[in-house]
Amino acid sequence: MMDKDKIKDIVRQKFTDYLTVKKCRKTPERFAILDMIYSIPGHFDMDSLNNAMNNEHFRVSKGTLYNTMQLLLDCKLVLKHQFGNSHSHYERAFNNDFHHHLICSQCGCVQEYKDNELKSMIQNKKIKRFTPSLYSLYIFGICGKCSAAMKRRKNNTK
Amino acid sequence: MMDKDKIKDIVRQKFTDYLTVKKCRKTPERFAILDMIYSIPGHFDMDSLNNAMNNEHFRVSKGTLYNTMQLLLDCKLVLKHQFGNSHSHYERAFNNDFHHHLICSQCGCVQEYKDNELKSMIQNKKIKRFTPSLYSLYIFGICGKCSAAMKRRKNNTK
DNA sequence: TTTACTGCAAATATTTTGCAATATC
DNA sequence: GATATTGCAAAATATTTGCAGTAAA
Repeated sequence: MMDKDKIKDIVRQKFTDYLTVKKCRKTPERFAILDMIYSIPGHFDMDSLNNAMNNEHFRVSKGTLYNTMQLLLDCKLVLKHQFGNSHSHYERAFNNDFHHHLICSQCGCVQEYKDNELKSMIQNKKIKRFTPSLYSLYIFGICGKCSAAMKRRKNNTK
Repeated sequence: MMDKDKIKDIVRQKFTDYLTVKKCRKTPERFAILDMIYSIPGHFDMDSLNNAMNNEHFRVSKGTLYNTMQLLLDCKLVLKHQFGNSHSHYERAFNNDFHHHLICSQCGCVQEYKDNELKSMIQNKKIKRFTPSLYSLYIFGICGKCSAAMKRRKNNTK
C-alpha cells in the first residue's frame, strides 16, 4: 500500500491536469475538498464530508461541494453510489482496490465485497455499440448480523 | 412469452398472498397500481406511473403510490434502480427477463444488457455471512449514438 | 482586467409524514 | 365496529440555481 501523502500528491496532480485541460480554475476550495476526500477511509456522503471540512476549519458552501464533486466524478477520482436509500454515497477511486457492494435490505449496512473473478469477467466483456468506462455491482440481501438476529427471534417464539 | 393478461393474473395472486401474510388490506388502489405497472413495457418513474394512472381515470395520491411501491418492492414484484441522475426508476420484476443496465454518461440513456454468463456467475457466488436475494449491475460508459456524434464533431474541427 | 468561482439564500425535486375521512375486514 | 389505508397538504431531505461579491489567471 502506498503512503497516504504520496497518494494525495498524485491525485492532486491528476486533478490539476484535469482542471487545466478543462480550462477550470485551480481554487483552494477544490483542492481542500479533494484532500479531505482522500483522508476519509471508506464511504462518505455530502453531509459527513461537509462536517469533516468544518472540523478542519475549511468551511465551503454546499454549492461548492456539489460543484467540486461533479468535477471529481468527471475525472474519475471519486465514485458515486446510490444504494436505494435516500442520499448518495461516495468513495475515493484512485488507489482504492476496486470492489463490489453487499447491501443489507434489513439494516441497510453496506459491505465491500472483493472478487477478482467477477471483476475481470465484467471488465472483459465486449459490448456492442457501447464503450464502458466503469461499473457498479450491488448485491442486495441479508447480512450475517440480521440473519442471526432473525434466527434468534424465531427460536424465542417457538 | 406468456400472455399479458395471464401474467397480470399471476402477479395479482402473488400480491394477494403477500398482503394476506403481512395482514395488509387488499384495496382497489393497490391492485390498480400493480395492474398499471404490469401494463408498462419497460422502465418507469413515479411521475410517468402517476400520469398513466390518471389517463386510465384511476387517480391515486402520491402517498399511496409510494406506499404501494414499497410493498411491491418487498414482495419482489417490482425492482428499483437509481442510475445517478436525480430520481428513481422502476421496472416490473416478474416474467421480465433479468438483465443488466448500460448507462450512457453523456446522454443519460439506459439500455438493457442481457448476458447469461455474467448472470449465472453472479448468482452462483457463495458469499460468507451474507444471503443474497437480488442484484443490480450498472455499466457506465458512452453509447453508440454519443460515440458517433463525438467522432463527427472531431472530424468537423479537423 | 476579465470572468470563473464562491457563498448565500431561494428554488426545485423527490419522498415522507401527520391527520381527518373512508373503506376493508 | 375497529383500524388500516386513503387523499391532501405540509414537512423533510437532497440537490440545483441565481446573483452579487471575490479571486484566479
